[in-house]
Amino acid sequence: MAARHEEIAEALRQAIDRGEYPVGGTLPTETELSARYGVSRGTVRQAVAALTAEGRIGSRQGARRVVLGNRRSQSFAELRSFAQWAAAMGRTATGRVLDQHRRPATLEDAEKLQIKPGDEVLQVLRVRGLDGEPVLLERNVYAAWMADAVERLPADCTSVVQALYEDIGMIFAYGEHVIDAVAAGAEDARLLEVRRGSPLLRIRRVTTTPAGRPIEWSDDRYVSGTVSFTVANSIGSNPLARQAGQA
Amino acid sequence: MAARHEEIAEALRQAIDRGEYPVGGTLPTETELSARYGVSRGTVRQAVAALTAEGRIGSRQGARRVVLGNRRSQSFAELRSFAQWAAAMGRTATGRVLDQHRRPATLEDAEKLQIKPGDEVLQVLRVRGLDGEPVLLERNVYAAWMADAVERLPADCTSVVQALYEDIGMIFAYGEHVIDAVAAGAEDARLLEVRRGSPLLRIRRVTTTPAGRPIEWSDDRYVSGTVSFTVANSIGSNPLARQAGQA
DNA sequence: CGGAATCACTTGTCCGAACAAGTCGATGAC
DNA sequence: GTCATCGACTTGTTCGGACAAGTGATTCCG
Repeated sequence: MAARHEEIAEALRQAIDRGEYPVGGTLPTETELSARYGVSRGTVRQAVAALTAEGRIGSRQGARRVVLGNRRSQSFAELRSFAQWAAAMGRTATGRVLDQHRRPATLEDAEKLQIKPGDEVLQVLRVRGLDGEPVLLERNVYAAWMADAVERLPADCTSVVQALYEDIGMIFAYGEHVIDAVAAGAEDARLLEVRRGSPLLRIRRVTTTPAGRPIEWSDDRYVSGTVSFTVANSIGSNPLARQAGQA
Repeated sequence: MAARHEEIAEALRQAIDRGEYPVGGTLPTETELSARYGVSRGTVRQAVAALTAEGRIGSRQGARRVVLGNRRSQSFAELRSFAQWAAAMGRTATGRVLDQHRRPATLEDAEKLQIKPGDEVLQVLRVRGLDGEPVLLERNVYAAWMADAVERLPADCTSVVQALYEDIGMIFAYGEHVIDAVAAGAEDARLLEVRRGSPLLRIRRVTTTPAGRPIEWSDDRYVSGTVSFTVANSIGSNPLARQAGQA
């Protein structure tokens, strides 16, 4: 049962996407939306705040809101599931576990998962393809308390996040991503069928529960030219930060 | 004169950064913050909403908010100014215009700047260094109505955005970024002093005015290993989207 | 001991009011 | 034509209230 402000935000997204409010044009005023949806002005403001935060509309005091773009936004769940994302585009995704084993945590594991070095972790290596071509190598490191549930997953599991939710009620709630470019090493090159030294887009991520407990960290490597990522920012909200080095 | 909710958000960021609310710990309740700052609960909610949106805290109905991280966030302005960003880290930034000329808009320019192919644009090529090493190649394409002001800038201008604001009151308000990895071509390799085919992190961006009018588009290329970008996301808010191809 | 129930507390949603700060279009003067 | 002024309108901020939905700790019972 979605909140009213979420329903209104979704209705406005769809209206923008089908061109009812074209890019460069304006949205109805808060007063009009308030009357149209039968809600208070505050509820309208909550709905349009979500669209503002995702970069879809622009808002200035005193001026009507403008439509900045009509790109399709992605839910957290869709970003997390390669197969779901591919399916939404009408593309065919494949995924295969190449290796899975428990090992002692490195210093890096320990820092990212807030455990002690040497504690047990579960490492999983997957290769994912799009329309038959390998595009993504995923290395996941799960905290030990998650290991049993992950090991129960089938090797060709479509959505790890969804499966874990259904199996043990685990919610992946927050992610922190570090994005950079690296050169393909020997293993990467072999598994992704590219030349040694080819550019790969690397996304390292730590994921936590709703209470902030780290579940896993991962190192995803995409073949250059196959996948890109988009982020919108603004004076009012900048979700993107630059860091020196490889962080 | 900042709004109260912005002041409170900033006070809370600083409190988190100095460890008053450690990572993994909880924040005071809304009622406590309301009393402490002498504001209504609604104003407190606005302040913590900003921290939630930037991934600094996590929030669940019925449970106290938790601190997820204490990374230093960046303002839009700081992200836009390489020199300002470097200075904030105590690093030395250099910047040099290598080339600047007007030319007819390509199809790509036309699409990104919402002009006609063949209209005049201003292209600027800059190389930027960090502590003496070249790390970033910036190619900017400005719409013609911006060209005069840009040409007036000194070649070693520290912050183009700031200078344009001071000169003509131009506000860069919204950005849309596409992030991928590419191989260094001959020109990139020469200017960045890396090998041909080296991985570069590419950030292409379109920037618009508060009213949504495109000002410029750019193609920034960072040497691998020198700079990375971070993004936080959550179930409630996902600013990151994956796209097939190079978008 | 484990599981269920209960309760105090906490955050999420929605309402409505009042005022501040800004935009934009029309108008008038030069 | 340009520029300044004005007024209607629009979004931003803040307040306070009420209720819903959920958490977490404690207690009770088998």
